[in-house]
Amino acid sequence: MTSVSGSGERILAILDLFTEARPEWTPEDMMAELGYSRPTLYRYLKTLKDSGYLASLPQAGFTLGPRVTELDFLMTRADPMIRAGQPELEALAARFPGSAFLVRWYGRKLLCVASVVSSDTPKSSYPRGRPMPLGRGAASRAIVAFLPARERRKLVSEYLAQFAGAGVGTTVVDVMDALRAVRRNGIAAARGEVTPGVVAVAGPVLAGEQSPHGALCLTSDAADVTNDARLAEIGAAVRDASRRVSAALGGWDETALSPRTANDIHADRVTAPRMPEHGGTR
Amino acid sequence: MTSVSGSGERILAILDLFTEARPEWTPEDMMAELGYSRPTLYRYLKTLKDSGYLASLPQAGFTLGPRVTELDFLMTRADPMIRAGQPELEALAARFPGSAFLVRWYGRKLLCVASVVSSDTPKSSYPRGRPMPLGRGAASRAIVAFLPARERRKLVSEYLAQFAGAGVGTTVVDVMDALRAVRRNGIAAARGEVTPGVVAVAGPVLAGEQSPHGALCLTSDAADVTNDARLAEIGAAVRDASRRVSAALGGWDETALSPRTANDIHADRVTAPRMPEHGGTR
DNA sequence: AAAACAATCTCAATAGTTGGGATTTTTGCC
DNA sequence: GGCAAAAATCCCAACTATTGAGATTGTTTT
Repeated sequence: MTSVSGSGERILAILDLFTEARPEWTPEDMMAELGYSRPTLYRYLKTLKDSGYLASLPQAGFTLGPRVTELDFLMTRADPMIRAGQPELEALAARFPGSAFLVRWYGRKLLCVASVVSSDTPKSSYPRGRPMPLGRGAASRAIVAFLPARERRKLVSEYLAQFAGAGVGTTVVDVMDALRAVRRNGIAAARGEVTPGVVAVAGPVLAGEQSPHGALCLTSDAADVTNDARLAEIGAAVRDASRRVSAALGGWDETALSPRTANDIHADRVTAPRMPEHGGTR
Repeated sequence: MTSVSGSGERILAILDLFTEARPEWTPEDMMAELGYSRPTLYRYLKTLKDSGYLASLPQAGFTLGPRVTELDFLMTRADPMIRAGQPELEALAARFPGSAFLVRWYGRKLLCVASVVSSDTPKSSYPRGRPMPLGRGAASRAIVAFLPARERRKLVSEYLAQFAGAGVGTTVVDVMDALRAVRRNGIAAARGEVTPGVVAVAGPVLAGEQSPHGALCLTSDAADVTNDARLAEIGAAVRDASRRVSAALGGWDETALSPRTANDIHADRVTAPRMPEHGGTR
């Protein structure tokens, strides 16, 4: 868990320096920040520059280089989740005005990796590539709800403030209850948690791994979702889509979930309008 | 030149395995291809997976992971060339229907890093992130023409077939002459070299380094460029834009170019319609 | 339940990495 | 154009971190 293949990690650590807030670094600052010796740092920088991960402007320090763009292109075309999800996004966006997107879960980050916008005035504001906040919004809950119990609990207590801020509950127990409901429903819904005036519905994307692979999310203008029936309609569509994507990734077969959970998911519908057909909400 | 910080390079070599043709790799195949021992490979893979550069699907091997998308996002927002060039692209695309894009030059690759499309039926087909072929097209020539003489010559002989295929000439001398003209004009033009029915004009982006940083390129439907005057108009616009981008990057000051070259660039116009004002095309 | 396969662990040998300081190259300045 | 300052690279001995064979654990498959 701590560190393996230290040298490689020390090189990758250089890439971690670059953030939205600080996208440019001088060797001097890197040395100060990372504590590498001068020759070592320059060796690393040469490696990264020669392969295009970094680029240096004459007297402006280093920035990320074009190789990351190339890799992103490859990733986008090859990623099974995007391949399976893109058509679903398009179908959803065509049916419900707003924006549909795929979120990837990795290392405690949520990242939008694909999106389709069908509204001319999209209110949602997370572009592809920017990490989303953990704890707020339907996508967060759709993912966290399906984490292994141990990790879920840890995350909830760690990010309790964020969950609370989203109005999910004020205590760990509250939030865990809410997440259980998400697990039961197969989707999470949120009203204006990330962006005011936006209703979001998200379902998990499972791939047969311990943790969910990500989520599929649909955001609509709140003005378009006036009654519960409409929300239920959206919810059903999102849940079905997220299930199909999961199935394509080899997740969501009964064995991947505990039997009880698997049943529950199939059993219920969106939170608000509970449909009686399968025998109540438990 | 050969290898520095071997361990880091061995890790990065893993990322190099992933291509459009082969976007999925199993550990077994990686071992065969790279010759790493089992524990070593798995150590590397763990490092790359933990940091999100790779992702593994249950029984489908590894693919590139979401971290590259995140880095690409950062790169796109921070890259000085894109920052300086984006407005130029938009202005060009608004003025001339077609598509305007920025190409980055790195490690013998041409990569589209930003593009603006203004035609509803764009004929050009290079999306952001996919490498472009070296030797064909206006962008290639705009860049190669401004390489240091030594490297330019080497490249031309190495890629002679490509240049010849583009109709630039059949011998190294021919091509070098053509490139000299590009240097003189400050732009390169091509008719249907990469995509049939498309006229492309490109200018170099210089940043005060040895090699050009990239190129700015505008492609139009050939039907829209019927006479030489129109081509000259486009050429002038592209040249001006590429100069402004270069200037923003600290390139294109007189000292960065040999005096003669610098003069020539300012002196002439597009190849086809030679303007007599400065004394012929020579 | 057993077999086949995949991933991880242990640990000693040693190959590869590191950093102080000198050196070269580049940049800024007059 | 030449000089001083800064930036990048080189050199090489010390030593630590990396490596890989083989054993072990964990995970599917039959």
